[in-house]
Amino acid sequence: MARGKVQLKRIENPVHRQVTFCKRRTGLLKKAKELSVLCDADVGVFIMSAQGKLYELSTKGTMQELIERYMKCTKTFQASDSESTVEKQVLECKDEVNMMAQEIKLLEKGLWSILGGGEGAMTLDELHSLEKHLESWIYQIRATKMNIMYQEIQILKNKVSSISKFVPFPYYIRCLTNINASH
Amino acid sequence: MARGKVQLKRIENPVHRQVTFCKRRTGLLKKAKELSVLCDADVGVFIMSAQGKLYELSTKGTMQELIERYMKCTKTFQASDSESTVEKQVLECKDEVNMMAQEIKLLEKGLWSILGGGEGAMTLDELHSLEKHLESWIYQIRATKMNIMYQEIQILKNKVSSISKFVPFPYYIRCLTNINASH
DNA sequence: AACTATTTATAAGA
DNA sequence: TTCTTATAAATAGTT
Repeated sequence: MARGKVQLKRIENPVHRQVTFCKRRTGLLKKAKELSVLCDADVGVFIMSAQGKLYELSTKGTMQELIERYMKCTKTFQASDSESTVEKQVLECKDEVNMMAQEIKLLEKGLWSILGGGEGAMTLDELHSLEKHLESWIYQIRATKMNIMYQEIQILKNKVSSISKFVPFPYYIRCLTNINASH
Repeated sequence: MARGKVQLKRIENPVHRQVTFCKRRTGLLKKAKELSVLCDADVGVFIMSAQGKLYELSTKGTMQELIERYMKCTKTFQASDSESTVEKQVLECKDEVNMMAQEIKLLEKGLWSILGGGEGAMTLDELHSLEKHLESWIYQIRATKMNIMYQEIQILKNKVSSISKFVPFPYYIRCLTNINASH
């Protein structure tokens, strides 16, 4: 706009381009601020350079707040999109949680009926009986766990003893002995 | 900027202000586009008039996409906010779903092992989890029992106090007294 | 970063 | 809003 018209296309010379970027960026932000003040408008500008650097101006509050206001202005077709993207996802998730909670209750009920209780409302006696069943089940589970652990310990012991055949008893002592012998 | 300097302050004459708004708004958007093209930058501009009308320009894609890119650029303190708002919620929800799914599997397996008599092919970890589940179930059952018993005690106490109106204080003593007296 | 010849933007008027 | 036009501002090319 001075000493020569300018083609409206990317400036190929990188130095030239960078200089112009700096000048016009400043100019744009200045113009934005002027528009805001003179005409009582709120203006947000952000400029991302090809190098990924960010320059911004928000004439009222933070850019975040201004963007939120912008969002509200465009919510007509934005809200539906936003909801389908995230809030809907959360709702679906919560539905799933509820369904699974019901399934768990159902399974508990099924277990209970197997364990000897009746169905429907639980009386004190029924609850007591259920408690005893669960206690005995836990007892069995603990016994089973013990068994498994015992077996695993045996297996590990066997491994250890089979290894010790290749690295016989006083291994570290022999090392020490050899060192002593070499001196 | 022509035919007279302009003070950098709100134009009080509404007509004048509106005209200037229109002109400068156009100019700002034009400048933004030029900067974008000449310097290979991405620019977003939005202008909200005092009347709430919105004017915008995004030089690449939609304004939404550009704002998202802007958010990523400023994610240093923005990402945490965004995540805690929504994505985190979704993740937490999905975690919950996964945990419940595991619990369901566990209960199904436990049920199966009961029906089949033995513990089947449950691993040590599975048995441990099942045990914990049953323990918490027992805990709930005990709480329920406590509640019921407390209520029953209250009812009994009420009955006792209402009976004591008709059978005043030292009833058994009077009985004893009578017996003693008869002898 | 400064300078300045020009172009561009735009204030005021119609 | 739009056009015109005088003038202020912005800025391309140069130093």
